[in-house]
Amino acid sequence: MPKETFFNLPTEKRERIIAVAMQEFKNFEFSQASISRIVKEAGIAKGSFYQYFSGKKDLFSHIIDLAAEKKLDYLKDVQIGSENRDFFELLREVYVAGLKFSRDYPELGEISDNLMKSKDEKFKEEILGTSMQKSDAFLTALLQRGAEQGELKRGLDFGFIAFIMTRVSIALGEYVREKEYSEKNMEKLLGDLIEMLRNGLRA
Amino acid sequence: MPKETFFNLPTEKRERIIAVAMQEFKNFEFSQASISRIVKEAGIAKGSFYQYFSGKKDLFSHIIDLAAEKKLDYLKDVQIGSENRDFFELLREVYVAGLKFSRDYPELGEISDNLMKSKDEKFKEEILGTSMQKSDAFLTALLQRGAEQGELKRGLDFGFIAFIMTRVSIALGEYVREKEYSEKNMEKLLGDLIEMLRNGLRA
Amino acid sequence: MPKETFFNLPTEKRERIIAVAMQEFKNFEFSQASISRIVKEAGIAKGSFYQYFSGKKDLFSHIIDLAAEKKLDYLKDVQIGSENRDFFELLREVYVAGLKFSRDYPELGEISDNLMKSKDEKFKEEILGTSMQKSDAFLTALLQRGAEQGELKRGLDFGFIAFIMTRVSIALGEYVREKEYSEKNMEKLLGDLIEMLRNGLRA
Amino acid sequence: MPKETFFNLPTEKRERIIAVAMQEFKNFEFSQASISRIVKEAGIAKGSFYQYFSGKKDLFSHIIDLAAEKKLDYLKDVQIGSENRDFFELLREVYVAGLKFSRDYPELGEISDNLMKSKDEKFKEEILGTSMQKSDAFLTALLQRGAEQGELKRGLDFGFIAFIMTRVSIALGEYVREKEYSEKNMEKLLGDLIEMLRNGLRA
DNA sequence: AATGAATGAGCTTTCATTCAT
DNA sequence: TATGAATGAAAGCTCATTCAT
Repeated sequence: MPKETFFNLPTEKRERIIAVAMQEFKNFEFSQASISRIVKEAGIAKGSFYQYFSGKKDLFSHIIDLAAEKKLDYLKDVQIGSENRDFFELLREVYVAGLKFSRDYPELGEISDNLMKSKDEKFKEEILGTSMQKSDAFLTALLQRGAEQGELKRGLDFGFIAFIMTRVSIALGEYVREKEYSEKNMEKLLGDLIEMLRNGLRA
Repeated sequence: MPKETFFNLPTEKRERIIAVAMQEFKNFEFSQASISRIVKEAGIAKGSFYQYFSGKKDLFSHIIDLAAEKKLDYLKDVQIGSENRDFFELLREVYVAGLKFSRDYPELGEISDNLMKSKDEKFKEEILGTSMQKSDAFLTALLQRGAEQGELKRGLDFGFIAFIMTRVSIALGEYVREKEYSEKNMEKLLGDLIEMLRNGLRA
Repeated sequence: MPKETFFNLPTEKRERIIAVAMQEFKNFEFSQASISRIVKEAGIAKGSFYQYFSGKKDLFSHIIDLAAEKKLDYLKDVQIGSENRDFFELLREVYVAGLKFSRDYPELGEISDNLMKSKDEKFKEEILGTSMQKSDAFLTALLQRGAEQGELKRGLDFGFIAFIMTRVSIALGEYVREKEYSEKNMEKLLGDLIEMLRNGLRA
Repeated sequence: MPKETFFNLPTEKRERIIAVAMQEFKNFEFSQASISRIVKEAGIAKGSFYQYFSGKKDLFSHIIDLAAEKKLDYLKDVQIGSENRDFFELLREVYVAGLKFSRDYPELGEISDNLMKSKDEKFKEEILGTSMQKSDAFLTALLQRGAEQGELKRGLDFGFIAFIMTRVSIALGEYVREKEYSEKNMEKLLGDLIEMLRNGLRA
């Protein structure tokens, strides 16, 4: 967590720092990201940086938190609770939320995707804390409900399906960022994907 | 390419060095992997290392070559050429090959998967050379053939499907490494996956 | 060029570093001169050195710049422009300037002389830039003027004479540094030399 | 001194090694000259090199000895002893000897000149042994005789004149190597130089 | 005598973090 | 709070020399 001093900063400065840091973490993986470059680019003193954050990890962690927060905003729109929702329709909305997030915050999207793909599990858990498990749990619960409502084939390994779905979701974001897909094409893509999953997984 | 001296080494020593290096590259990304640690662990002098390899990149590159070589061994078993092969059966064999490789050489699997996921495109291409394009081309050709034989739904975005399939293949390997799946469960898993794809993508 | 940080240093520290570096470059040629030794001797951290200079070459280059600057100070006293100057008298003054520089800054003298004698032409030009050509051009121009004013024998190979004169000038500096000549002896020496050149070269 | 094994080598091999080493020491100063490069170029094993020589210094020293030997051959032709020789004529012959040596053995010439100009006096003396003093003594003796025969101006600092003459001799060799002077131009050059010295130094 | 692998001290350089003002 | 200089462990790499066969 950033120190109190960081939050006392004028908004403009605080946001400038975050914007620069986001660029850096988008372009380089954690170990290659350079504090020197960040402070230089942001126009602040090195010492100041350490007044705001306890270190590189702290800054990175904060940015991941921001990403999670933003993403959650989009996911909130997905009305899971409402009854009688078709499972695949729900899944579609979850993917749409992810895609919109990726479109509106491409840097945050890329950064958090990269973290997801990181090999250093210890580091990952250190940064993500419990939110990774939460995300997994969310998907599994979704699948569980789908199964209970008889929408999903029996005998599927939900853990594995959830694992794959997460990867596919990440891949979606990457593909969109890479290809700079139009809104319309995106919908077509998603339609095909959901259709494939529906045909593949339904009871 | 390692220098001749490396290949002249007694097998035991050569393999020890590779084993240690594999561990290192499994645990750390390229930039964080340490030659000092490797030579210490392998019990050789630093100078010796540089008699064998021209540098860190050379060693890494060699390990990736080993991985490609081993993986190719498994892929050779896949009989693509034979006529009348069902597309999804073929895909299944390709995934099986990947899974076997991942099971038999988990370190190599992890290392090459991680390289695939690296964001440093220049580095990636430097190490992988053309084999990345080859792999993409292979999948696209497979899909193309499937389409021509009328096995695949019309109107699919092959680029995207190939993209997803690669990711899924990598995810498969990861899942297997993580869970230390039994042979039997693996087959079940794969069966479900292929079934899903078949139902989702067939004409 | 040293970084700004170097020039912001307290004078004492800055001069200590330069003094130590001068000793090092006096005693060892560039490739053998050791940054490790310099920072140890100067009592600064290795990292600090790289805050001040971009590398070994930068430091060396700066010292050569200092030498050039100091030497120029002495050469400024030589009134070349004024009319009716006897060529040999002018040459004498140029040599005197060199000698005074050598006496007052023996280390700088030795370092720059050694650079002049280096066989690595690429390196030399990298460090000296155009000032080497300038120096040659200066001498040739001097000779040219001498010839036009009818002070020099006809048919001399000016290129060769200039070549020799440069060497003699360097030799003078070396001799003086080696022998720690008194002011008086120096004048006598120089008088003889100029006399020799005058008798040898005049029309 | 090379070890006995070196002198037991077949002539062809011995000479090949020396030729390669000469090239290396011509192109690089001692510290930059590389044993690895030499053995590779000469086609011998590294271990073999150390059977022939005790180290890099030993090889270099041997080459300098060869140079001294060759140069002495040329100097032997100079008939110092004979009575009534004009001092400057004698000097001319000494220079001619040097020039011929430079022309016939340009590598050896360059190598020994570079050593002469080296800054590391300790190293120089270690390599040259007493021959440097001998050379100085030779010149001083020459001047002495010239003075006694009344050919030289009184009151000259012989040490200094000898110092300069050595430098001029070296410069001559360099100039010739650089410009690839024709035999004829060389004579003209030398004529001018001697004339200059004669006019400058005679009684 | 010939070989070439093995050695390790030493090099320059980097960079997150700490310190002093 | 803001600053930017100071730090030093650690990195990749080189190369003359030694060693074992």
